[in-house]
Amino acid sequence: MANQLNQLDQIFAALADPTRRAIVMRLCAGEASVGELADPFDMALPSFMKHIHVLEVSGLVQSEKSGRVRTCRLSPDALLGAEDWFQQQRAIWEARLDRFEAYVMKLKKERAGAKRPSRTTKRKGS
Amino acid sequence: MANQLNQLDQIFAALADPTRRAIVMRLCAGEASVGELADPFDMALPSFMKHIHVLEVSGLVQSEKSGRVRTCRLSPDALLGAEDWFQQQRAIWEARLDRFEAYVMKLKKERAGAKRPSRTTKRKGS
DNA sequence: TCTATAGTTAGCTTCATGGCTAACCAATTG
DNA sequence: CAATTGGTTAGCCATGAAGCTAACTATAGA
Repeated sequence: MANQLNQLDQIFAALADPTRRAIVMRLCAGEASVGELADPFDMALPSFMKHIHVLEVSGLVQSEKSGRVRTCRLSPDALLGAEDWFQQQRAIWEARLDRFEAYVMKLKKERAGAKRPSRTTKRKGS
Repeated sequence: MANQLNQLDQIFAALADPTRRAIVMRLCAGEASVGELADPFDMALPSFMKHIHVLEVSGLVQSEKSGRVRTCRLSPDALLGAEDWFQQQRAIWEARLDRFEAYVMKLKKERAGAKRPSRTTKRKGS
């Protein structure tokens, strides 16, 4: 569980780098070798490999070596885990907005009630 | 546009830290002063303020000072921006899965057609 | 077997991050 | 006005991240 949270640290940290986001985007379209992945980047291979390693440690990417070529693939579960975090926050945020709106509505009603001698009966809004 | 991408860098980097994620989660529930936000953390104020600053630069949080108290609130747009990134990746991923599945289906059909005269229909496993 | 290819390891720089203390405003409050 | 509170600025330190080169391993191909 604390492990899970730590995983979130690593996933977000991994995605904070544009090179690594590009790798993830590339892998969304299908698996690829390290060489293929590295090709578009103007970067020494060892530097590039560090990015791959960060992605693997975060759990976003898995790889396996066969012969002398290492093939990388996306592991979609980790991506979903991070997406979940956003959805949870959004849910809390939206619940708050609902409460806020309800509060504003109540204020409005009270104010209206206090100011005027209730000329017409107020209906509840939406 | 490149600006937007840079924004993503900063948003993910901001969320990579558990303290800052906790701040964001706290702010989902409503605005708060720096002091209130800092209270649960065993950390010197200047250190804490750095986190607030990172969140502000990323666009996740806005704040305004009135009197001697600074009030922070979440700016949900930035959160949504990051969430969008995930959804786009997922869309690409799922499209690929669909293509892959279609490919496997085609293979199966060809193989079945070639090997056997189609004895029983296979049920989908779980 | 020799050579070229695909990664890997080791080690080095440079800069960013996350933490601290100490000293410093500037509003409130007594 | 004096003291407290809430935040800010400045500056220091340790660690880690991102890049590089050089040298190495191990497989594939000629």
